[in-house]
Amino acid sequence: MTEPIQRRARATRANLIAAAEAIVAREGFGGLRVEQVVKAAGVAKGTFFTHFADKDVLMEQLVAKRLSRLMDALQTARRPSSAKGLAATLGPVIELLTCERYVFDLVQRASLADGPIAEALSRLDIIITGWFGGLFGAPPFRTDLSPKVMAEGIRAFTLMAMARHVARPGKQTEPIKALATQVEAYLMPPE
Amino acid sequence: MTEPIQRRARATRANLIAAAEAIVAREGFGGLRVEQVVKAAGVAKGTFFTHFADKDVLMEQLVAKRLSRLMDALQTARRPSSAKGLAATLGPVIELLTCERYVFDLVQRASLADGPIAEALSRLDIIITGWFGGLFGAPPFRTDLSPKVMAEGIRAFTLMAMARHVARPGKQTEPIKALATQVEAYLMPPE
DNA sequence: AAAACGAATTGACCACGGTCAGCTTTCGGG
DNA sequence: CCCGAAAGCTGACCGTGGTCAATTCGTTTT
Repeated sequence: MTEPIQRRARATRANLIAAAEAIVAREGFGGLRVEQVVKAAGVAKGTFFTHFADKDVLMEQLVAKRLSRLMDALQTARRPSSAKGLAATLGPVIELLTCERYVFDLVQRASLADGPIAEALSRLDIIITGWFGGLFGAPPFRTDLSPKVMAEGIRAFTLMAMARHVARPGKQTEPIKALATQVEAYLMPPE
Repeated sequence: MTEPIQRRARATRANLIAAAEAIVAREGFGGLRVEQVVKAAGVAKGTFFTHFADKDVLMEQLVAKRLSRLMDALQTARRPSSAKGLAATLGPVIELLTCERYVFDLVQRASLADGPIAEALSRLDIIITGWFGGLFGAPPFRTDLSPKVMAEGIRAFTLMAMARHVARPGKQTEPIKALATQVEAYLMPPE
């Protein structure tokens, strides 16, 4: 569960993760089966569960890894100067987290618990908070709220936009546009 | 799946629902097992799935029934006159939807799809929209947004508050207070 | 009333995540 | 080098949701 001690165990774990990544690349996150993973890694099923408390824990790691890469990119991005720009900046994140229904559900469950996904998302909060300047927001955004509250609001809107997107397969729900509307209403109220 | 034609089938379906409600009353939503339900209703397992596409469909109906009763109560409630009042008014809804992790996850999945839960929640949107008056909000709330956008914003904040509450078993997260903070920021910006 | 046909029901079966008592490997100390 | 303890691994087994070919029941037609 925690980082293994012996070299053999570390190798096993790495094999499991590598096998899982290959399967995800081929069949998507939702298509992964634990039996497949252990077979590909050449270990017994029970071994899987000595390394990961359950399937979700592994999946969280895989998703978090990708999410983390997006955070690296965002960290060097320019501070957006409008609500629309802010929404657009979040585009890649939205795309990843809504690429499959399975992924979205997983993230939703994990987004406020302890774990790598919550960690990655809190990085996002920190980045956004940074964009808003110091203790309070900075123009052109409103300046009466703490960045923490603002970041949480943005997170709520983002989740909502993604949820609608994922719930309506087929229909183009334009999550980024919907997000921009809400973010603008929230961060740039009239006057 | 859809309303059965023969009298016998309608009775079977009613038995299944009654059995399920009894089990939920005893063991909670998350404790319900399909095998239990069919045993209590005196039918075979396969029968269950001719009446409900899957377990979730039944559970949605049970939760939606309770939710619907809350909507009936809300419909006759007075229009709240502050953000805090608005948040408090949503208290019973929050309480129901966060009474179990299982319920919250179910609702989250169902809240934007087709089905009884989405229907009940859209009733809530209509009620809230009504509170905001006509085409736009009404004082003391901001008046530059359409009620539809406002209702969606409130929904996003509500889900977020509930998600945090459910994700932190033990810790008192005061979802109503958190919700009030966001709603106030959103609906009553300075100036 | 008998035949014919679709609705409803059945239960053995499957897929898949997860468990656990027992076995094997690794490693530190004598 | 050997031994004992701890870490790691195994695979038969389980619980639970869901499937489907076969069968029974109810209704309509002749």
